Amino acid sequence: MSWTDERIDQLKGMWEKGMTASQIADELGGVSRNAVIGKAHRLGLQSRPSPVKANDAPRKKPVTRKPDTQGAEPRAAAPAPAAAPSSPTRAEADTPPFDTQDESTQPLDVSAPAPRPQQRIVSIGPGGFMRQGPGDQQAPIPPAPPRRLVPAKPSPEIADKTSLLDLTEKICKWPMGHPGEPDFHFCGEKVNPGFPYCVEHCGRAYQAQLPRGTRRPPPPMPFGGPRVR
DNA sequence: CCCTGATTCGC
DNA sequence: GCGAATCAGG
Repeated sequence: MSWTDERIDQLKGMWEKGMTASQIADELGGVSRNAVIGKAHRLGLQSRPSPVKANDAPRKKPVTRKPDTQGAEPRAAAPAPAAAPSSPTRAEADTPPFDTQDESTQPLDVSAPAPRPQQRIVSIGPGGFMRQGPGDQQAPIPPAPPRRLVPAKPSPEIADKTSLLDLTEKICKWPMGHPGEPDFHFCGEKVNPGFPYCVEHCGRAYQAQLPRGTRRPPPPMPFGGPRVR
């Protein structure tokens, strides 16, 4: 399988939706998990919460790969000049998608949030409510960061539709639309007893449920793919 | 063990 | 550019 534009598009979409590389590979079919990861990196889609990334240790381990077929090692031994052992080598692994401030201001000082001595925080908005008793002497939590708050938008458009909070064991959880879109909601029908979906969507969900590794040509799954609606 | 993503490097 | 092999954390 080759990476057609469409497949790349699907990969991007799924990757950004948080699907794991295995799921994506399985969904696309014809590619391995490694292929997905490799492609994602080549595409520049980088670093989502990864299990192994927190460490800063220089991983200089000449792994012996391809033990066979190569009589001599053609690679010239790279004289890795161990430059700065203690300095933070790489840029921070996964910087949140917030605006990066000018790095020239402070080299590295995240420890001090500079709390106002006199200011007393009594509460923060609905998103991060916090209290402080009369005897409290210090603000244990830094003031509400100037984060860009995403307003919870209960769009009237979905007022009568089934939202995430409306889901129970009895109603169909089949997603309608795409997450993040204003009209994203769930089916909401009465479920097929014993299944998370209604009868109709059970048909969609389980029809092409073939054993792992089996190619699935183009099943009308609710995620990924071009947005045809 | 399973899973995950990251990285390397022969092709 | 691709992806198997490998690494490494959970």
